[in-house]
Amino acid sequence: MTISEVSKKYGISQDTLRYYERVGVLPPVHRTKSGFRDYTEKDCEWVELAGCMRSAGLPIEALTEYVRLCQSGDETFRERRDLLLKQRQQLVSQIRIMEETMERLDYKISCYDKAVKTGKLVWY
Amino acid sequence: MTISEVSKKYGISQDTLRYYERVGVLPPVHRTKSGFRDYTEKDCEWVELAGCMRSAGLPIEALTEYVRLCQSGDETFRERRDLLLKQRQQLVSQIRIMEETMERLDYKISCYDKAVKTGKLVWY
DNA sequence: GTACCACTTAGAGTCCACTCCAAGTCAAGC
DNA sequence: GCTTGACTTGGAGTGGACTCTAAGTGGTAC
Repeated sequence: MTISEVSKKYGISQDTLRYYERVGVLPPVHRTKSGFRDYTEKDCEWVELAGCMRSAGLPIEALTEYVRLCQSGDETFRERRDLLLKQRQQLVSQIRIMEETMERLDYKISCYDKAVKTGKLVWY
Repeated sequence: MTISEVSKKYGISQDTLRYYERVGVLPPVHRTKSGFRDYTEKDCEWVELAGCMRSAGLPIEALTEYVRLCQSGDETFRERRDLLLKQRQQLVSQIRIMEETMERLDYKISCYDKAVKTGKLVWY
C-alpha cells in the first residue's frame, strides 16, 4: 500500500505517517526499489496501533520506546508489559478525571437549561 | 489570598495563574493597593473551575470564551449552555476512545504477562 | 534604612506533536 | 520523451499551553 492509501485508510496524514516513522513510533516501513514507502500488512498493523494509542493520548515517547523494545527481542517482554501497564494507569486516572469533570459539566448544563427557560440562573 | 497560596492550594504554578488571567481563563483577579494579586473567595472558585476543566483537557480557548460569556450578562445563558454541551460531547467521545484503548492495552498486558511466565509471546 | 524575599510586567523561550516547504526523483499516460 | 502528479528527504514553521527571564517594586525583619 502507498502512503496515500494508508493515510486515507487510517485517517492519519502523510506527513504524520512520515513523522511517526522518523521518530520511531512506527518501525521502518517497507520500500519499493525506488525508495517509495510500500506498507505491508504488518506495517499497517503498526500504523493502526499507533493511531489508536495516540488518539487515546499516549505520548510519542512511550510509543517509540514500546516499538524499540518490540524490535529488541524476547528479553524485553517484562519491560514492554511494564510500559503498557504504566500507560494503562495513566489512562485510568485520566478517564476518572474526565468523568468527574463531566458530572460537573452536567450539573452546570442542567442549571443553564433552567436558566434559559426561567431567565434566572440558580446554583442549588 | 496571595498568588503563592493559591498556587499551592490548587496545584497550579504562579506563572500559569498569571497566564490564565492574562488570556482570560480567569476573570481579572482582585488586587491590593500596591498591585499585588489578592484572590477573593470568588477568584478562587474560578481558579478551581479552570484547574478542573483544564485537567480534563478542555482547551484554553473554550474556557476563555466561557468566562467572556459569564461576564457579559444574562443574555448569554443559552450560549454558555451550548458551549458546555459541546465540551461535554467532546469529553464523552474522548472517554470512549480511551476506554477502547484501555481494553486493548489490557489484552496486550495479559499476553505479556503470559509471555513473561512462559518465555513465549502469543496473540490469541 | 537596608537586606531580603514575594510580588509585578513584558516578552522571550520551551516542549510536544505535528505540518509545511523546497528541491528533487519516479512512474504512468499521452 | 515529456508532462503531470505522487512520491522522497531535510529542515523550517506552527499552535497550544505553558514556563522562564529580566528588570523593577513592595513590605516585613532586623
